[in-house]
Amino acid sequence: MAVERDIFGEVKQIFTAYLENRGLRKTPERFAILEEIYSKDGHFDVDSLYISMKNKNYRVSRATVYNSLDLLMECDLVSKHQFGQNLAQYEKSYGFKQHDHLICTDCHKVVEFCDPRIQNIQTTVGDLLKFKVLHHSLILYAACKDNNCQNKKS
Amino acid sequence: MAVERDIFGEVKQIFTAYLENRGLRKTPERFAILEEIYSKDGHFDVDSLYISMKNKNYRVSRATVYNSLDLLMECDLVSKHQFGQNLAQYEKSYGFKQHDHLICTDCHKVVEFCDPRIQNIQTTVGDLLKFKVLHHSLILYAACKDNNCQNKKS
DNA sequence: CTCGGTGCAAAGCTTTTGCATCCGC
DNA sequence: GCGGATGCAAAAGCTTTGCACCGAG
Repeated sequence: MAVERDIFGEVKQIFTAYLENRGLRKTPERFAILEEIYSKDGHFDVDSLYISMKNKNYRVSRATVYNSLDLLMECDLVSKHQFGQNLAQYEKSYGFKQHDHLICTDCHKVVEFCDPRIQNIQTTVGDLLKFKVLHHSLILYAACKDNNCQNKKS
Repeated sequence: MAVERDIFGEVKQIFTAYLENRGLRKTPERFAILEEIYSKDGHFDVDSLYISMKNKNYRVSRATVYNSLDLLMECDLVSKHQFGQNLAQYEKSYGFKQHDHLICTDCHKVVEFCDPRIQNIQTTVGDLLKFKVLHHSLILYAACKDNNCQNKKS
């Protein structure tokens, strides 16, 4: 039987190392936020994260949530998406398969997909333009072919 | 000698047809905004468009600018980008080569590039997920290899 | 003990909305 | 003349900032 991977343990270690390297403090709030994020599935926005911590009677402020998310993004434990609306969406990003997003133009549902060819594009374009590509964001905007969509127009 | 293409004439025709089909009014403001956009190069945000029209003593409101941009996006004459910051960037999109963007993580400069393979990805993923992909947004985040960047860290 | 980090609330900015007026059709 | 569109300003919504206090190192 395969050994169960302790994702949260690994993530905590990475974050700790990051904070130490940068000479930042290992505050309980920062780890509580990290834990909350890795206990969730799918995308979330700042306010839903803040609210869910408040609901657990954890004393945090939005400012700290924003601050911690910035740190977590810098060490690639969390990624941020701007899905067109003016509300940033976040997502845990360690230990999960790299993926991109397709958004339904009818109901705004977000579907994840993987396509390894994006890596090739990244490499080619980076070489061509003399840039070292660190990460990317690919969003496909698409309409349901079959009428699964509730918000389907006409 | 090749005939000079009248991009703005074509664009105006497309917009007119769109407004007529949808039963919308062909107001002078809408066409003035379209003209202003097609006289500009590169990316712009709502406020810079609004300000530049104000500077020409044109009487418009931000509300109308937002409204018109929505219409122009619907008929694919303008595209909208969310480059990570919380300020939407727009760009004229008719008669110009389809392209994507690379953003320098040091100085936030935006570089355009073309890669036809993105079309293949769009097609494959669309077929796989049973969606009709209408358009996409690909952003590469990258660091300058050579030190062209003024904001280069360390 | 220091000073980075936090909570709280206020301020900042972009975008949306309400309403009286205007004008395309 | 009707009803959609506009201008203006106020409101809304997300994010940042200022400041006093707290607590990690």
